[in-house]
Amino acid sequence: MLNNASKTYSISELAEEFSITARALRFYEDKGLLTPSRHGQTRVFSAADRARLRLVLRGKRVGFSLDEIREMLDLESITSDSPQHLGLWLKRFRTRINALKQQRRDIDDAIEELETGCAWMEARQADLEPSEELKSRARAFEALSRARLEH
Amino acid sequence: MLNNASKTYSISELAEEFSITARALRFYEDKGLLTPSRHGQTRVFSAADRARLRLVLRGKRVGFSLDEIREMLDLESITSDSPQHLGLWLKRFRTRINALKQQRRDIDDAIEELETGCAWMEARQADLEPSEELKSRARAFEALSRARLEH
DNA sequence: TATTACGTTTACGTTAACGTCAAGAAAAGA
DNA sequence: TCTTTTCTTGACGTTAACGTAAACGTAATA
Repeated sequence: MLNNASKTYSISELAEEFSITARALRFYEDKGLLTPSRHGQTRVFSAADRARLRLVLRGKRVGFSLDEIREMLDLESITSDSPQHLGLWLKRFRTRINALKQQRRDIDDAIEELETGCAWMEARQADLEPSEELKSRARAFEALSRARLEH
Repeated sequence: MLNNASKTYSISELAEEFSITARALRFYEDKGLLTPSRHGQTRVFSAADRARLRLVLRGKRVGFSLDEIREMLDLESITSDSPQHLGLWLKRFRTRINALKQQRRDIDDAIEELETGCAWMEARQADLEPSEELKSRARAFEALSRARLEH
């Protein structure tokens, strides 16, 4: 515990580091996601707060709502909960995992399609004049994407 | 073109098939994402409309807004556009791709964490009585997750 | 001392993506 | 023909995640 665990951060420091606004940080506190201590009236964020924030933002990126994120962060509540509650959480976790896996497949598909689009645009950009040959290539691309639409 | 390309769908058929509401479908039309033909006043969706809808929903799943999805679906407009506009779209595609790749990494991390959580809960569920040994395991888990919080 | 920077709370505004009536037309089955 | 179902077009309501503005306190700096 001799590391930088005792370092503290102001609201604007954290805001800049994570490219969010101070308003968002205050909002997260209102929602119970963060609980920074106070020096007088001013918020003081610890290293733990910063770590929680990192998890919050990652949760957001993968599509969790702030409410869901808060619930997941409160793993302590699971630790001391009833077996029924435990089973409920297990189900929710599994559901989440499946949704995430589906999302990953969708993302892979989307990336592929976007890269196809990029390649096509680059090829088109390489030529300066829109020749007839290009127009036929364009038509080919359209046919391709149309083909992909079916099925 | 002898396939089922001529099959048509009612609004509720499509709604049920994709587990969305008729309201959503009308909304997508308002937004210019779908353009079903009409039989009198009633909407008639073609196979192409259905295919576009599939793409819309996939776009949604990976985090695109409806506006973005509509722009991407209108690839025709790119086909006949200026080189500057082409470059703009190229940039936007690349930005999207990077965002998607980051999102993929986040999802992988999230899945891992959730699966760790599942494993822990299952292990805990296996025992009926919360023994002392379990409590120590719980503490170990907490320490572990705390450790992961740092850095 | 005056200004600038940074912080606070309170509260109303905004956008996206629909939900939810209301009120009526049209088609399908009994 | 009567009834039920499915469809239509408004139009207002809702939720999440902040944005934005007001009005003020405090602290460092010129």
